[in-house]
Amino acid sequence: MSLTHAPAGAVRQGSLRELNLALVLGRIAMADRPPSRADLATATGLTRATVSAVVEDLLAGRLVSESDPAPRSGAGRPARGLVLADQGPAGLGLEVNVDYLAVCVVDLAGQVRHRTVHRADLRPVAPADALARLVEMAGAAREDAARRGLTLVGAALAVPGLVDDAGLVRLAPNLGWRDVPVPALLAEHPPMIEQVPGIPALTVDNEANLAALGELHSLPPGPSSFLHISGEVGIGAGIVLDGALFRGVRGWSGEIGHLPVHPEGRPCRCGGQGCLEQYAGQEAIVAAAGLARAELPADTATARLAELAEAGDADALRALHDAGTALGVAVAGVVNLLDLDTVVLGGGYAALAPWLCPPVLAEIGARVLTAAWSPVTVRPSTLGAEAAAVGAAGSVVRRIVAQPAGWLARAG
Amino acid sequence: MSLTHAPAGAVRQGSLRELNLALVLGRIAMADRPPSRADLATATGLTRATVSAVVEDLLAGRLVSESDPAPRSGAGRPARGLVLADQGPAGLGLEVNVDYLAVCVVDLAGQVRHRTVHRADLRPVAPADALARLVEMAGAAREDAARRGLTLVGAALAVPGLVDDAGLVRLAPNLGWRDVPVPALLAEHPPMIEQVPGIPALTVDNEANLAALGELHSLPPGPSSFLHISGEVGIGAGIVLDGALFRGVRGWSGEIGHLPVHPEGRPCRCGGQGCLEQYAGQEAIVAAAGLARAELPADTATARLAELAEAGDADALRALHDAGTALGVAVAGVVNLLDLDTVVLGGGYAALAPWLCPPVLAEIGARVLTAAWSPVTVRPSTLGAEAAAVGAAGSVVRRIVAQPAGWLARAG
DNA sequence: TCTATTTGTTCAGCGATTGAATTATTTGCC
DNA sequence: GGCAAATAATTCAATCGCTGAACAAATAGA
Repeated sequence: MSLTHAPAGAVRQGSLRELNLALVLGRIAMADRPPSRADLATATGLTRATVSAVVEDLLAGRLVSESDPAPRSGAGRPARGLVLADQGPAGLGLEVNVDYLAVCVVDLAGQVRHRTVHRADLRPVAPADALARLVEMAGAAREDAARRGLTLVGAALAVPGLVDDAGLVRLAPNLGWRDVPVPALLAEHPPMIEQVPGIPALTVDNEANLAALGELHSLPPGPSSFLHISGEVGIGAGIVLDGALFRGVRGWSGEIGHLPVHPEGRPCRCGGQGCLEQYAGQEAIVAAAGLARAELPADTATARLAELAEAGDADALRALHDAGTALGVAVAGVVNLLDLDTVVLGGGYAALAPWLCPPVLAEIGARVLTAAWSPVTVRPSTLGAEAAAVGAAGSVVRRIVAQPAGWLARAG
Repeated sequence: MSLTHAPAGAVRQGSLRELNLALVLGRIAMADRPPSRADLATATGLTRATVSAVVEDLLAGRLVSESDPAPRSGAGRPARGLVLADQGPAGLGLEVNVDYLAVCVVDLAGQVRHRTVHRADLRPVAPADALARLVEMAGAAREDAARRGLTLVGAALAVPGLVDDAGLVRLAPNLGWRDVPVPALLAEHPPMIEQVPGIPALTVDNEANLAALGELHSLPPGPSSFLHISGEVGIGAGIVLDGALFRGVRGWSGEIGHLPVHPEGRPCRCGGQGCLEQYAGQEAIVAAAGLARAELPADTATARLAELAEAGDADALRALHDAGTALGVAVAGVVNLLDLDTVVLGGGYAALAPWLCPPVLAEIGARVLTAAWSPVTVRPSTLGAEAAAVGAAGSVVRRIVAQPAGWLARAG
């Protein structure tokens, strides 16, 4: 139905300004060139007077800054362009994964301004110790950000597992975590960010979800809907609808890895049979290609596989084709169900996309009813590794842009 | 992410009142007992003064009326309860299906105030003729509604097929429709409703989607998320997220019938193989139970099947168990993907639910990762036949409640 | 009957938007 | 070079709707 979703609570006099601050800032954020106040007035429907007042608040709060006038033909006083500030609030992105820790800082404009990756096998490390190391990295990131005039106002942590609303990691099988109370563990360290009303200090989320958000950031701005599939050991999907992540009733959406593709096929560790993960998971592909599983770490194995396929290795090509077909069966089901027009292959799939896309597209063409009228695009992710950390930081930034009033109230 | 979704456009001075009208009316609609102005003030966060002013507008516009005071213990001036008006604007629901036409009128409170069903095989009837007959029925409904003090302000049509944004029925296979421009055909008749700003005169939608909305109406008010599956000749799903129908990028979501459950299985008319429809569609179940397909019309066949199962007929029980298992495989995939906590079996499945639910639940238990922490409910629909028509009318009513300003501007 | 309590209304004050008028700054033409 | 046209941004009185507090209404219990 997607009715104009009214704000949940009461709309008081002051909310009016809050809403228009968000409206104008959002327009600036999604514009493809620096808009003038007049552009914003026509785009939003507000009067130029109101836009001027709103922009004044945003300038005072260091959320936007004026740029060189956008070149324009014809007579008239030249406009002053408005862009998101490269100083001011920023988001902190954290990621714990099987073989690395990552920290990054993203500014309002979505630029990655700081990035640190610490490679190590995290499986034998206790959750508290892993988080402590992450806090250490975050401290350095914070100092670096401060030198660049950035203030961290919120943090998001990506974890390869199921996370509930409170930030409790219920299960991260490949990491060996179970019922890890992340917020409580992090509360024992000094705070990593400066608290701002309206922006949660820390959110914890599934790695696949946040990688999808990262992808959203790298796209031309504006709402869009797509399915982002992270092919790692497990297979996770992030569902982005109208520019917002869809989390499901309890935040556990996206478990595409256990969609059945051969219902009477191989048993899966989830208890079911013939799950996608058993046919298109990284380990399954590597094994099918004849590479010994334990021989190489995950990312190296993927690179090796791409090399072999590039060289025309028959086993590798067949393994990739079979995996792509299995993936395509699952994706076709999802597209039939949700009517999405774009599928992004991310994580380990990104490097294998040249060989995975054709069979995926073939299955979509064969199984999706509406494919005839409305083509489905399948493409690799544009982000590299640590996409989830970038997406995590980006999720904080999106919150600031969507609710600038909190920051403005604080910063004056 | 589900950030506080701001209204899409500008927030002008008057929008403030519009938003608060919607806020207060929404609270009245979702309350389980008639709330007082004071209740609304505490619930919404507005002051009593504002609520009084807003309620005055709503009373003047005949959207709400005062009811007997809700009994309350203790001292104090007794409250005056507020309920949705049983006179005023109402929604018109229309349905064209394979073997009947249906028209109904739903008032603001969600009550069905008028209902007409015309049974006939619509397959040999030209779309224009079917719609003409529907318009005739709608005319009678309008007069009946007027006698009850109801004004029809919008119409929604349910069709068993794929409908695009403009109301064009791209394909309704079981009805034999293809590229039928419904709005244009209906525009040739006198208007069925009284146009109101903000409420579309006519929307056309998939029958399964609208049946899901009908189910939403029959639930205790408030946002909820569930998957509604209509088991007819085809199998359609309506996805309700947070009380709103999810339509997909182009409005073609819900094609669950072509989720693969046996990827190398029977060929399907969609071009794929092993689609759910081939194993849990009505024709498939009836055939598997040993009932000749052409012998009976669809609804009679379902009733017969239920009788046989009730009597312990082995073939019928086995057919239902197999269908339920196939359905469960598909549903488990959807639940894994979307993290829904409720599945409603509607349409032809409702009557067969006692035999379908157990195998569906079994597959969910076996295949859904999060089932251990958060149980999934599977239950039959509470609505009878013509659920889609009721849902269609309800969708109009929901629009009025979500955007009362349009009606108020008109009615004064 | 009187007091405590809760509901609903009235009214001055105020914040934010509006719309028109005004100022600022450039292009293009004579 | 100077002037008119055009576009951008600001200023300001008017207006709309919410707030907060005081007030009126209506009931239960002492």
